[in-house]
Parts: sequence; structure tokens; C-alpha cells
Amino acid sequence: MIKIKFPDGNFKEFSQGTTIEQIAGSISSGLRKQSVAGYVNGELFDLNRPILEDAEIKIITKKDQEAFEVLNHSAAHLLAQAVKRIYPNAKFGVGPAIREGFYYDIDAGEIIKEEDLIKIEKMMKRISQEQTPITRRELPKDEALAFFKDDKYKVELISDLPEGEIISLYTQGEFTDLCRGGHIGSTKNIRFFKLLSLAGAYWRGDSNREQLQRIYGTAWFNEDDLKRHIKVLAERKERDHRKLGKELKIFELSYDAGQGLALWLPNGYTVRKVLEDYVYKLERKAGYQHISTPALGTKRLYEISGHWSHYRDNMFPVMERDGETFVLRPMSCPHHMIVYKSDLRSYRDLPIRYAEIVTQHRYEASGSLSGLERVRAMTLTDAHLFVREDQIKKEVLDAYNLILKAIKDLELEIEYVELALRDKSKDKFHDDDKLWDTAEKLLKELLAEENIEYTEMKGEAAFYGPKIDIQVRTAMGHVITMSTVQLDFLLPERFDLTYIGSDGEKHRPVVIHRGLISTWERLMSILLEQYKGAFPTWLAPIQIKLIPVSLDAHTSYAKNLNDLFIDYDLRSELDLREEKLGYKIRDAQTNKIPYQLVVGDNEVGSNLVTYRKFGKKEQTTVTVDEFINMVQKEIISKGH
RNA sequence: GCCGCUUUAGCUCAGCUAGGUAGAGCAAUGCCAUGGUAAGGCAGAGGUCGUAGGUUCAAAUCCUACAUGCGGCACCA
Repeated sequence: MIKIKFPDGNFKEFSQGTTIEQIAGSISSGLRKQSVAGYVNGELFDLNRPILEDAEIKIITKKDQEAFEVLNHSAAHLLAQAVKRIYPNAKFGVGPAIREGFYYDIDAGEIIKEEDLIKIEKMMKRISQEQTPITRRELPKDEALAFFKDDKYKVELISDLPEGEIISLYTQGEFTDLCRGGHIGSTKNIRFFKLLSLAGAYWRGDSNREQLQRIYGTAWFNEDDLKRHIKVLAERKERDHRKLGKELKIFELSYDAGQGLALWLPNGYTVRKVLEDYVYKLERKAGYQHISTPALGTKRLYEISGHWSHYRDNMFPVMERDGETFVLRPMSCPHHMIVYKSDLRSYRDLPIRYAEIVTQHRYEASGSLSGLERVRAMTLTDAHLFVREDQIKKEVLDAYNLILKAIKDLELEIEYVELALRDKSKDKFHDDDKLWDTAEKLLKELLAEENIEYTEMKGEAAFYGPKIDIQVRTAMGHVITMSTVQLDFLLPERFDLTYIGSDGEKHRPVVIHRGLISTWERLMSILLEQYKGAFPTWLAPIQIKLIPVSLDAHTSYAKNLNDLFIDYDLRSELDLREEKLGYKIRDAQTNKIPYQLVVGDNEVGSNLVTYRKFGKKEQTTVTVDEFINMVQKEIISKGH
């Protein structure tokens, strides 16, 4: 007999070799039906894997997040089995469960086409109906290597495992796969799934190695959940910033203008200008000074900074004229270093905070370009803070809090905060262990002191120092960097920056790089998706649309209102087209204009307006003064 | 950059499987109509079917190359 401890602290005895499924069944038949897998002393166990010794267990039911992963991981195996039936020479890479489903990396021996997904999915359905049990078996490493000798990918994976490790295999029917486990008991339990897309993926994430084909899919415990998920995917497409940007006339991308070179249309530029003004004020309040430097620099400038050796491949080609070599700037740090050097600095002058609205150019790989999310010419509010060592923590924290303020005002949702550190690859990072250790320690301390939760990412740092990145998730599920605070001991050295300390000696300042809210391009893409195209009043390109009921009788009153609103700095527009009232109302609604005002006999001569707020059905009549007051307040408070 | 897919009117898309010389809705234009919260009617106009080449009596449709865009991968200082 073995002793089983339950999460509630109770013990119960079972015969040796009992399974999670049997334990669940001993509690209730309902629990048995809901159970999917379990943790046994912290290790994920299949339902039917025998438990051989005393253990603490936790049963995973269909409601648990882990259950979704177990199901989807099992669906990946089902996919592999189906592929193997259709393509007998297929070899397999890895096939994990992911956030919303699963994938498997496959070398089918021939090219799988997108249309083939249909027949693969059909084969999966058939295997599911065969109701094959999924069983586990353990082998020593050398036997596992022998077993998989025809699959070079599996051989490589097994070879990388430590010596002496027990290797587990999972078999369903004629198909056996290398796998750590956590599987659903039988193929019959994988019924509600869909293959979603076919993509390329480098073996082991290395672009120098072979490229496999990756099939993505998603699996659920019942048909409703599957249908719901497919609906969610469709809804996400509806708020894709590329679609909304087209509909709302925000930006344009054109082959002739150039790949990844966005053109801002009037509506988009209006929003951008509001954002620029907003950021300018925010930075003024936080003690930043604004400067302006050129979009072009000498190659020499980037050689001094070190960017030339680290970043050249991502720069547009150089321009040469009269013996000088110029480049389009991919970042503004070097220019800001020169601005710092324009004067002799005292310790009393620090911190100095320079901000600039910078347009920069980066030659991003063609395959990485994506709407406004990833472009080749971008404009952002960039800032560099020149601080004494004793000021680092406060300035990093202030910069971080400024970022949080902007993110809050824009109603953005942070996915997670990342602390990007270096790894051992010496060529990718500036090579000075002492500087790095100091900088990384400082940031870690700061995050701990402020109780900021973060994810550590080794190897993600800038070449000159570690950074704190704020990540957001796009409608299409990409995680991208929104904001960044970077610590830099290197550029001050490269540019020989100094200040005179209280001791009369020269000292080295530290530079903090700060990206507030990404580039205007990326920010616009995020905002469009976040707001589903319905900008809050303070950002909306058109805030008020005035619609006279009758052009003959009401135009003049409407025109007076429009002029008045504009005098109060409200972005108001008059719809004087010869169209039906209903048509104009629909137009104002599809353009997601915050305030739609229909002007007729009820308003004329009475100093009243009747408005309808976007997203609401009801109409409200107020005096003109009340209306202006209300909208102005909303704009200043940014709606919160 | 790599793999797969894609490209037809300003926009969204049909036509391509089985080759016979291009169609819809919306927008735009003109005329008529038009008074209270989501599409009034009629008419005309609009396309070297991504580009170049090939097969064919004949190519939007089949083949090849290149390019754009999309889904991923890699990259993202």
C-alpha cells in the first residue's frame, strides 16, 4: 500500500501502482470524468501512469489551465501521428502546447502545402475515432537513441539530455514519440480541434540550420469552446490595426513610397500631433529639456559610439560625398552625447535630461515588416538622461514612473515587465564584466525595492547595458516592446563625457536611455487595436460631428456652433452634404466620432445642443456652455 | 532574409478546379428625393486581372521568374 496526500492535507491509502484516474474515481465518478492528469510530487503524471510510492498529489481537471496544455500537447502528438500516416518519411522536431493551442515542427520529406492541412485534419479525426490508448514507457538514453536512429532531430534532442536520464516515450497505436509527458489517456479524448496555419520554423531556432514546417492548431474539451475560440480569432482580425487604419484613414503604406515607410493621413497625423503635445507637456513637467538634432550623421559618429560594429547590418547603406561618409541615423544616442559635450558640466548641473522627437531609419528585414508595428522609418520621443552615480536609482525610477503614467493615460495594458540582461556571448555585448555587474545589480535592486514584478531575459540586453522593457501584446498576439529604460556606462566612456565634481576633479556621468511609449507608428498600431478604432475624446481625430436636420433651416445655427467649438480648441466638423439625415448619422457612427450632434428646430434659437456619445444609444440635450464644459473636462482628464 | 500562402475597380470580394477576352456590393460622379438618431431612388462612369516571360488559335484562369501583402521563423542595437 502507498500513502497519498491530497491538497487539503488529508491522507488516504491506495495499493501500489494505482493511478490518478483510479484515485479520482474513488472520490467520485464526476471527478473521474473531469480529471485530465495530475501532479505527483510535483511531476506531471498521465491519468493511467502507475504511482509506485507515497506521494502528494493534485488532480488536474478540465477547468485547470494545465489541462488545456495536456490536451493540446496530446493534440500535437495526434497531429504527428496523422502526418506520419500520410508522409511515411516524416521526421519530427518539437511539438509543444502553447498559449492558445499547439504546434509541431515537421520535416515531412516533401513540402506540405496549405491545402494538405485539410487531409491531415481528417486523418487526425479518424485516429481520434480509433480510440487508441496513449501509453508511456521509459528507456535508458542509449536505447532511446537506438529507437529513434532514423530521426535525426530526435537523436539530437536525446543526445543533448544529461547522461543517465530516464527517457520517456509515448505510444499511440503505430506511433511513438519522444516526450516528457503529461498526456491525455486516449486519442478518443482529443475530439474538438482545428489546424490553423502552416509556417516555416528554423530547427532549434537557429537561422543557420534547416527549416522545418510548423503546423499550428488548437484543441478544446468541447465543441462550444472550440467554436468560441474560432470566433475570438475572427474578432481579433476585426481589430487588426491595419484594417482599422484603412477604414479610419489613419495611415497608408505603398509599394512606391517604399516598404515599411508609413505615410500619415490627416486623421492619423491629428492623433499623432495630440500625442506629441501630450508627451511634450509630460516631459516638461518631469524636468526634461527638448532639443533637435539631424536625421543624418557621419559614419564616424557611430564608430565612436560602437553602433557601427554592432548594428551596421540594420542600417541603410552609407552615403559618400567629398570624402565624408554619412548614414541615416538608426538611433539618436550619439547625437545626444555630442549635445552633452557642447558645454562644460558641473555636478550641480546633473541630472540633465534631453528629449527629442526623433525620426530614425532602420533597415529591418523584409520579412519582419508588419503594418505600423514594425517599420523602417519611425518617429519617437527619445530621451537620454545624464546622471551622477548617486542619482541613478532615482532617475531610473522616475523614468519608469513617467512611463507608467503615459501608459495609464493611454489606457494600455502591460503584458509584463522584462529585465534584459546580457549572456556570455562576448561579441554581442560590450566586454567589461565590472560595468555589467554594477549595472545589472543596480536594476535588480531597484526592481526589488519597488516590488516590481519582472521576467528576467538573459541575452536580451542592449550592447551597452541592461534594460527594463515594458511589453504589451497586440491584437494578433505579438508581444512587442512599448517602453524601455536602459542603463549605460559605456557611451559616456566612448564619448569621454565628464562633469566636474565637488572635488574639482573630472568624473564620468552615467547615461539612461529612455523610450517612453515606443514610436508613434507602433503606438498608433497598439492604440487602434486597444480602442478598436474608437479613440477617446482627447485623441479622436474628429471629436464632434454636427449634422443639421435641414440644410435650409439649420445650417446657420450649426455653423455658428462649429465655429464656437473650434474657438474652444475642439476638433469639430460640419456635415453639409446633401444626404439624408440617417445616412449622415450612420457615417458619423461608422467613423467612431465621440460626439454626434444633430441640430434642428429643438436647438435653434434656444442655445441648446442634443448629443449622442459614441457607443451609446441615448440622446442628451444640454446648453451649449454645459456641452463645451463637459467635453473640455473630459479632454483634460483624459476620461479618467 | 527563410518557409508556406496571397495579389482582380478607390475599398471588400466573386470569377480560376475543367482556358473562349471581367462581375457584385460599398465609395466616388450626375440627376431626382431628403425634418430628428445606423444605408432613399435612378443613371452613367470606373479594371493593360501585381510585373515580366512562356504554353496555346485563344490566358484573370495553366507554367516559370521576380515583386507586394499575409501567417510564422529568424532578427528587433
